[in-house]
Amino acid sequence: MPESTDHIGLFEKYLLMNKIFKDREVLRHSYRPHILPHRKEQIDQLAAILAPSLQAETPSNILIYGKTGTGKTASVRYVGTELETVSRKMKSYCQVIHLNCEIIDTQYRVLTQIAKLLSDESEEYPSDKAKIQIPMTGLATDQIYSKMTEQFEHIGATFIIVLDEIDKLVKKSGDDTLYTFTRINSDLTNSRVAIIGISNDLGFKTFLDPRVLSSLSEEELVFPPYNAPQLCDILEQRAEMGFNPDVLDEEVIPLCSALAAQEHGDARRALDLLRISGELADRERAEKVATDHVHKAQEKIETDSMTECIRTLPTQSKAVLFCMLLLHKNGQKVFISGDITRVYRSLAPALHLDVLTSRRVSDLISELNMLGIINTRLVNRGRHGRTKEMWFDASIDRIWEGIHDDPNERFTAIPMEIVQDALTHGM
DNA sequence: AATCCACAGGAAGCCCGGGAAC
DNA sequence: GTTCCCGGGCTTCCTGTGGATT
Repeated sequence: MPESTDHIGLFEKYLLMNKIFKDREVLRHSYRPHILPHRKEQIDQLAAILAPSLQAETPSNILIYGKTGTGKTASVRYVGTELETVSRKMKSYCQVIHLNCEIIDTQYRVLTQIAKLLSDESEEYPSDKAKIQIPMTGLATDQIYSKMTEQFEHIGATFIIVLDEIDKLVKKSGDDTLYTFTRINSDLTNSRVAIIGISNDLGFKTFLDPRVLSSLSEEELVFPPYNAPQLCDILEQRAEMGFNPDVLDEEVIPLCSALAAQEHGDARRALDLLRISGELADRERAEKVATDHVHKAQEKIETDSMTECIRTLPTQSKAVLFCMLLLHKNGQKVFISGDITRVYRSLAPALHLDVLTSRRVSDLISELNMLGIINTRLVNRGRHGRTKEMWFDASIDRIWEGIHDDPNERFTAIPMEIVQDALTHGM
């Protein structure tokens, strides 16, 4: 046991030790810089399209494409706040509403969220109207719709609704929401609404009804991926604010940029690499951040995201994944849906789980594939039918790690003979 | 050429828990 | 209390598929 005097120094030594970072927050991707390097063109275009809203006109709807970490959201937010600031000085009021459709992914939720944000906002604009309470669930969608339009009319402004990750919304619940928005202006007299859709997926247009598409994509903007030198500029800018002078080895930023450029020019990834490299160096009490910190950071990011992803999986998905792992351990490197279902059927009761139908298991398998935990391939095996082949990448240890992390140790407590039995039955 | 396997994956609908309004 | 609504997980039923086998 340490002496009591040691306790006093417990945190102090970490504070004194902080030689690397000046301000760690600026290295997070949630941080919004005032200057966005290499996005001037896109920002200008956005501003040009949105400018009419300052004269109480409805601007065109916009669709924005670009891979993750290409500065789409940051640029839109930047232009949005500028627009709001300028509009406050003029008499025509504009408001930008930013929604992330990865979380807010149904029509009901989108409408609710907007109505909620507006009613929070209206406190700033004194009125005798009481704040409207909107429940998470329980009302009919058209009731929410009229509450929302009521709010629009009450405030009377130009509203720019930004639907970030709009592809998620469309894939999950169709284009009804968008259809609603394309004709909302005919229900409004005192206010105007324009939509900005942001999508990671270039092919998402195919999911849309042609009428919705033509209305939504009056203007289109593409954000190309950053190349390595551009990523360097971005990192330089942040590093100057985030790190103490001279703590970065010369090659650190170019390496982070090069690694992230391989991942389709993702600025987020580049920033994560840089920040985590710094954190690793900090923890080692190193004087400087060196290139092998970057390599370690790269490794850490991949491991962490995989185990975290598996740890948070629903139990039934874990069970299906567990069956795959057992088959793999048993020497089978490629397996088909039938194998999984058979092993799962005999194993699920031992795991104290309800036995799901193969239809449902098939969906769970597809989800695991989408998360990148397994790979799948449709195969036609002639007489032996059509099925899905699946296999693991190299990262099996990480997957086991995530599975063993189960809070009630469901997958570690299972007796060996039951596993063996399930595997032999599954053949 | 016809058959037929072993599923894939769409559509519809059930059930449950959350909640509101009456 | 009853009746209505939404969303998520799930089942049931179903049609479609393409090449090895007959």
